Amino acid sequence: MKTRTIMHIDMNAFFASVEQQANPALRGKPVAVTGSGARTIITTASYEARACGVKTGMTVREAQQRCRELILVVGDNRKYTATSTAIMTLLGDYTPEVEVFSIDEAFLDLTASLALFGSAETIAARIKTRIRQNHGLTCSIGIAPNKLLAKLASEMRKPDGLTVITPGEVTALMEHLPVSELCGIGGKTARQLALLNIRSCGELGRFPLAVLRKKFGIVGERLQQMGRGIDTAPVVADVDAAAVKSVGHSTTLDRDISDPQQIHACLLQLAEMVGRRARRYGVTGRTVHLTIRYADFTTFGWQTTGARQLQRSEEIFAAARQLLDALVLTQPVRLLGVRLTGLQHNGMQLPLFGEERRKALATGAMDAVNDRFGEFAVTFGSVLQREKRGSYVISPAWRPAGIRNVEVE
DNA sequence: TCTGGGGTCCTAGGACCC
DNA sequence: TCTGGGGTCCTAGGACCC
Repeated sequence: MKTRTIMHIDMNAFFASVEQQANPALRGKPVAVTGSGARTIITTASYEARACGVKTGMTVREAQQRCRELILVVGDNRKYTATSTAIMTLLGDYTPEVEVFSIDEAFLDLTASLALFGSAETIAARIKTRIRQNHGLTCSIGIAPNKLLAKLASEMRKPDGLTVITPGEVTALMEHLPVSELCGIGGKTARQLALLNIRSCGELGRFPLAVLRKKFGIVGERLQQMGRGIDTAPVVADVDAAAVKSVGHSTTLDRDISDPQQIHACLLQLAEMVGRRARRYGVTGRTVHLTIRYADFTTFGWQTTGARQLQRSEEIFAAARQLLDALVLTQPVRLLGVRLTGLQHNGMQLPLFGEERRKALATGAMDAVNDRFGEFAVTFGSVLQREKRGSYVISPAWRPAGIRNVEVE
């Protein structure tokens, strides 16, 4: 296989940096971006905040305990989406092969661009300069023969790093690298590997394939390849809208609730959000999933598949409610989620006659009002009676464009 | 007043069909 | 009214990512 040149670009402390750019008073200060709900967590910490131990995923209270001067900012998804879109567009000047990996990360296949621009390092320098000039932001860039190693490289120097891994360096680099450094090996897998006395990528790459296969199934082969620094996955541009497999919403309630009416109201709200997004992007789905997390954090899911493709909020709600009503809840509910899968992307034709047409038109009108005045300006009766709004955490995993662009008011 | 929310992919078992 | 095996669809759950 031909040697490829892959770049991974990772914006440094993206949300916090965008906030510091937008508000000069925050610059040089410990800043943490959070969601809006009562039980939210830290989404991104500025480097000043990281210096005193504030990390993503931490509760607000713990973060404040670690850093008394911490400035909390409720995340503004629109701001991050706009900046991200501008940056992703800029990356397209160097190759059409741009894979948007998250709101603040992208892979570029530069193999065919080198002749035009000279070298990957030249391109990296230009990208860094433009992002700094246009947005006042820094990024870390990794350049390597594949995505696995490019991502590893971008992690090696932060902030504002540039790291190149050449094909000749791979074996020596992997030898003592902990397996947990690789994207795709999380805590659970690392622990399983440790039970086999595998801690470094070198050990993983040399480990007998038969044993890995027995323990991890088909993933075992992939693991061994990863240990050797091998990754053949292509950079896939425009993965978003065309390939999305599910649309969902979930929310941790401000308080645990047991009242069925409150649970139904929340479920309706979630179904409305899912339906609205499905309509906006012209997808329908046959399977509805309900997720419940109890007060003690145990989490369950149920799904139901019908004969028809669903898109209207009432239909999604009806399916989710059916799943809920079949259950006996044994604890107060902490989190509720609704997800639509089994998607079709050709959209749904407007029915020509009768009740179905009337419902479809009413749905469209409701969407239009919501789009204009914000989420839930118009919605179903019982949602209006809802007292408590769940927490909406804005996550760096939200994609800047396409189906995953969730615009929460 | 510990512990968010958006996703993707994989596994395993059962139903059902040929 | 016994038997095998492959394929597909479905449900439930878990690992992992940002």
